[in-house]
Amino acid sequence: MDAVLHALADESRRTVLEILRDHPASAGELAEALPIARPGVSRHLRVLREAGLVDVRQDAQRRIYTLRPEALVEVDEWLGTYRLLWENRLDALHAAIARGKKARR
Amino acid sequence: MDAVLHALADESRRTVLEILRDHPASAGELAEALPIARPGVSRHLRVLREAGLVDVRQDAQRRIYTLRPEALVEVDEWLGTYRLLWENRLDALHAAIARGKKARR
DNA sequence: CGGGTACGTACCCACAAGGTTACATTCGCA
DNA sequence: TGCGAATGTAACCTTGTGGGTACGTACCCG
Repeated sequence: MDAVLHALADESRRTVLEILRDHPASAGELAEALPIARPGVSRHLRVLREAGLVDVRQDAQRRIYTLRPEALVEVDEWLGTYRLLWENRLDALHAAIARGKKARR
Repeated sequence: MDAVLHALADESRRTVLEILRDHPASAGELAEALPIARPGVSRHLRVLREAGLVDVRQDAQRRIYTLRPEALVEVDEWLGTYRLLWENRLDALHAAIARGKKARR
């Protein structure tokens, strides 16, 4: 969880994920699509790999990266502990609106 | 979204949120509960405030901080774009298991 | 077995982040 | 009004992070 959130804090890394969400890609393709040079991308991928957000598969000289969205389940579950809170708050808001309408009749 | 994820990347700040999830608290209380000194906590709170994760209310000299889980909705929505992916994957897994059972009959 | 290709890593530099101490500010109260 | 309490901010230092360049290393192909 810590590693995942840390990995997501950087926008470039999130962009990598968004590319991989559409299709697997090699390190080189990712580097082309990003504003940073290849070595930087390699380091981003290393972080994502260690956070469990991507998988690598070797194809000759190329390394094909694929998304591994299971890791995001952790974040999803963590958010779950707050989801109840904001749902309650929205319910309260709806109730307040309903009371307001009623009062205006 | 960027600001929120960045704010969440630090563990101390997440701990602040976890305290506030249970009850509102003053800056001093939070500092006592954390391993860092008050000025550090103040800066953490500033980040959380600017990310929209907490609200402040002034009570005499004290500032009472309360959770504002609405901001986490952003993260929740962003995760939603990946939820479909991992649900499909889980479905595929379940299907594979079902096929396995069938084959073993 | 060379040569080109696709990556990753080591090294270096600049900057941002996080912590602490010292100081300024605001508020309640005698 | 003067004092203590609660908090935020400024200045400073240390460490971590992100980016680039240079280099090492597999791998295919002729």
